[in-house]
Amino acid sequence: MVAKAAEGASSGSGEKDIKRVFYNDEECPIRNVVAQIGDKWSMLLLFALVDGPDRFNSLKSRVVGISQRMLTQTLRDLEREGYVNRTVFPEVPVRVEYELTDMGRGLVKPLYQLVSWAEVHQEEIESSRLKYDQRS
Amino acid sequence: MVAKAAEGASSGSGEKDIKRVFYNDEECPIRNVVAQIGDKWSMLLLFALVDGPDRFNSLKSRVVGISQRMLTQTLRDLEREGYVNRTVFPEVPVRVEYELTDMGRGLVKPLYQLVSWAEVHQEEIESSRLKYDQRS
DNA sequence: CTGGATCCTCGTGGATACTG
DNA sequence: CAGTATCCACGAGGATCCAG
Repeated sequence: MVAKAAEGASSGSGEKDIKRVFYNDEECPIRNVVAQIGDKWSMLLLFALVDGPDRFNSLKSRVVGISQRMLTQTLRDLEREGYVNRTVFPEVPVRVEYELTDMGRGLVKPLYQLVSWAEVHQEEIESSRLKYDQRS
Repeated sequence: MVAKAAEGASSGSGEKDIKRVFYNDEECPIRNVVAQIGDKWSMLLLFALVDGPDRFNSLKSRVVGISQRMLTQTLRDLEREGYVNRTVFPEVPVRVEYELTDMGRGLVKPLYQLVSWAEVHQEEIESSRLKYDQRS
């Protein structure tokens, strides 16, 4: 179940017009999903780590445009949620590797479905945008 | 293919260490996905419209917390991308209905997979957060 | 090399008032 | 009813410097 159900607000009270209501609290799984992977960098880092464990500066190079600050912060968040493991190798200089957890790999699967869908429909979306902008 | 591929930056030059690079441009489908449905309201509105066509104020009631401004703006965006149709009925007072397009319904499917996954793993995530916060 | 701390900018988005 | 217009607060996030 995605959200609590409620009858349509109108007077009809028909059984067919059931429309869900999406509440403001943290129990709404959709809001949780958006909060977790809707930010600018989380999805990119998850996909980057699909290719195998990687280090801080390598990730910084591969995810073009991310700043040190946001890389640190996003990796910490992903680690906190349980999607990423952080391992420190006490060498000199110190080496730190990040890798997907099993749960992280599980999350990537539906994400990949989403991205694949988007790739397939990219042209269709582009043409829809053009049509919308033309009739301004 | 999700992103252009490149060899690992290190000296290894082994064939197995191929890691993708995620560029900054608009051609990166992951960044496109985040830009389209990563904002605070798009996913909620798409799921709300799964239950059938709905009107402006009804959507405003069902998506708890959204402001007029963001409802208008997000619906416009979704219409521009081609996920939502907007129909004006010239009655008095005027009635406007929003409904998913075929493409919108197509997008909801992978989104639903994602939300379902999140629902299943919600407890696991919560416990991971607790563990992380304890060892501060 | 891997960050932590600080400052500052800029866009998101909420509140409110007004219109067709 | 379904928006548009305006103002403004807040936080995401970039730049920079510093530390282990």
